[in-house]
Amino acid sequence: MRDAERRNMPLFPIGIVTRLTELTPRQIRYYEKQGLIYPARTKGNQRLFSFNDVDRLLQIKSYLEKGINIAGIREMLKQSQEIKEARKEAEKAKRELSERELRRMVKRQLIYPDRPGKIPLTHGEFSRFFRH
DNA sequence: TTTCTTACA
DNA sequence: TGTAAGGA
Repeated sequence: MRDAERRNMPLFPIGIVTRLTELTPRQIRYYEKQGLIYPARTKGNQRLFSFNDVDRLLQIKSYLEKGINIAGIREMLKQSQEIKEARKEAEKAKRELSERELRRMVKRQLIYPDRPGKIPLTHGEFSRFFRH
């Protein structure tokens, strides 16, 4: 199991979260209503919070203590989310680039194999198998 | 027992 | 934001 999955597992009922964050259930429910968090629900409609939810609540709490209002916090969380996604995109682009580089390397290797006795393919022959 | 929603002296 | 009511 990956770390990201582990951190997003719905695990804690609100009572545990109140002790973890020292926020009241009232506050936690209010922040949810304000769109700051979105905990999962059980079949019985009870909230279940993940590690990420708890971290987010702690983040919200610290912002509140610094005098930032709900609207401001919503913006900050939204922006940090956007930054997160932008980073993800950048990583993806980077991986795709190395995929291309890898393909080029494989091409060269196939066209000019070091293996003795192997007859090199011409670029034209090779290209018929690797076009993109 | 715990949590849920709604509503307000 | 606290708290009461009434149900799950």
